[in-house]
Amino acid sequence: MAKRDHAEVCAEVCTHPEILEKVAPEMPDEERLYDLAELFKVFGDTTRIRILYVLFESEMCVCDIAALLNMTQSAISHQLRILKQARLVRSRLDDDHVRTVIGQGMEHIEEKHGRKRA
Amino acid sequence: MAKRDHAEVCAEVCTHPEILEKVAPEMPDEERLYDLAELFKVFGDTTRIRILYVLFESEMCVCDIAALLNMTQSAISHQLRILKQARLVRSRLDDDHVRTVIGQGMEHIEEKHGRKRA
DNA sequence: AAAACATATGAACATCTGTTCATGTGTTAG
DNA sequence: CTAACACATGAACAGATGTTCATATGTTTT
Repeated sequence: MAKRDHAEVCAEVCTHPEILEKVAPEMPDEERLYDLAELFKVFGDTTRIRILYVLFESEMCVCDIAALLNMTQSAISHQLRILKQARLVRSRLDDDHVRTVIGQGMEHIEEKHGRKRA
Repeated sequence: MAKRDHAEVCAEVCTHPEILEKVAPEMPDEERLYDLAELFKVFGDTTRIRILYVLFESEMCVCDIAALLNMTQSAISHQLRILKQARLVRSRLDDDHVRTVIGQGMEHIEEKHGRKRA
């Protein structure tokens, strides 16, 4: 009995209603947050990041990308589809936000790890 | 035989050495790209994005977050650990890069979908 | 038209990821 | 000290994700 209460306490008792009431209305709607997570999910894979980086440098055919990344043509094709669906890549790279977002991310990890090289 | 050749062609034949030689040296090192993907992976989950957004608004206890997001305390705790490991959250929110990166991402999806509301 | 080239795709599979459940740990109040 | 509170964590499981393999679908060349 004491144990069961214990389990329930934190989930139901320890909330501060003022905070909830203040914060809840400020949250973006669920759809927006979902889309945002989806976007970052696309960036969250080494293969796709590498693809974006090679496309920063030059437009090139799928086979060249595959050769550069030392992966199969099929794998690249699958990943390119995901990048296109997210509108990050069209025929070539799509827009500047891609560079900006990735750039900001890179700055973050640079700062944290205190490395050199831009 | 013709079929086997077909399968091999694209992976080995259709590369343009000039491009490979030009682009390859420009690529950041693998470790860096890996870390970058890891960072975005952290942003690439709705629960974690929502946690970051509530923490934008106010410092609060785990149980409040759980109540706000309508999830268990355990789930939040697990996700908070990931955010802390990525140094995005300390006791409260960590730094401005977090806001900047997320803001850029949001701008991207806004632009694409042509929605209103900042 | 046939062959070569370039890319796309579906199924299968192994791995990774997020949540839940149960419980552990540390801290504060009585 | 004991109970209440706040948070952390490990195992288990279901669902998602990335790669491979085999093959399909365009598109040029010849």
